[in-house]
Amino acid sequence: MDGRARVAWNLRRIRVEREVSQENLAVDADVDRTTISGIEREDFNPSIDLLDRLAEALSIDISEFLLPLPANAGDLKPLKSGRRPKR
Amino acid sequence: MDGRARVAWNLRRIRVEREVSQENLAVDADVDRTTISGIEREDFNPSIDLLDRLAEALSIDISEFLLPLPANAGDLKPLKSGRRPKR
DNA sequence: ATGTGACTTATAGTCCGTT
DNA sequence: AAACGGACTATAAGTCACA
Repeated sequence: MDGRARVAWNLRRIRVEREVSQENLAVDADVDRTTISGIEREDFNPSIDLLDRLAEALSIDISEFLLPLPANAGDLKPLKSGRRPKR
Repeated sequence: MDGRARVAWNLRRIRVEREVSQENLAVDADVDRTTISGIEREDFNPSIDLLDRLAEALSIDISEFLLPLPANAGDLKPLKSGRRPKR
């Protein structure tokens, strides 16, 4: 069971849907941009308080971060402008 | 949005439903007992990895910890030995 | 069985960068 | 725009004690 992967994927999914950059989200949520990057790359192990701030900045419920990953999550992961993961 | 309160309440609710002590849960999840106590009292700000371990020990999905609090959560909060206040 | 305090250690999270 | 590194500082989390 990997909550960290769920948070990483859902955060990136929602953030990209809203077309907001890591930097802008960082400002809105009052966190450092490297923290957002780290969470999305599953490098960081975020706290509940931090997820709260991100949820508020994105106007979502905090539970959205824990939605289960779809089976094809790996394909969608690094989704910014057109660039796909090499596979 | 208080994710910390949600986690606190849901953890205590589920743990008491299962009739498992903080101590036993601490052993099962390989965390310190005072950490569980702190989370349930909203004193600690737990990380996702920690919630993962607790969820696994309780055989629940991690998202259970973020279920919204019912309106009467305050009434149920300090439940001792499984007994609910009568209201 | 739980709450809480003091104290230590590990790491989350920040701030500065470069690629 | 985002990945990633180094060097910090704040705090999550562990250990031990006692009410």
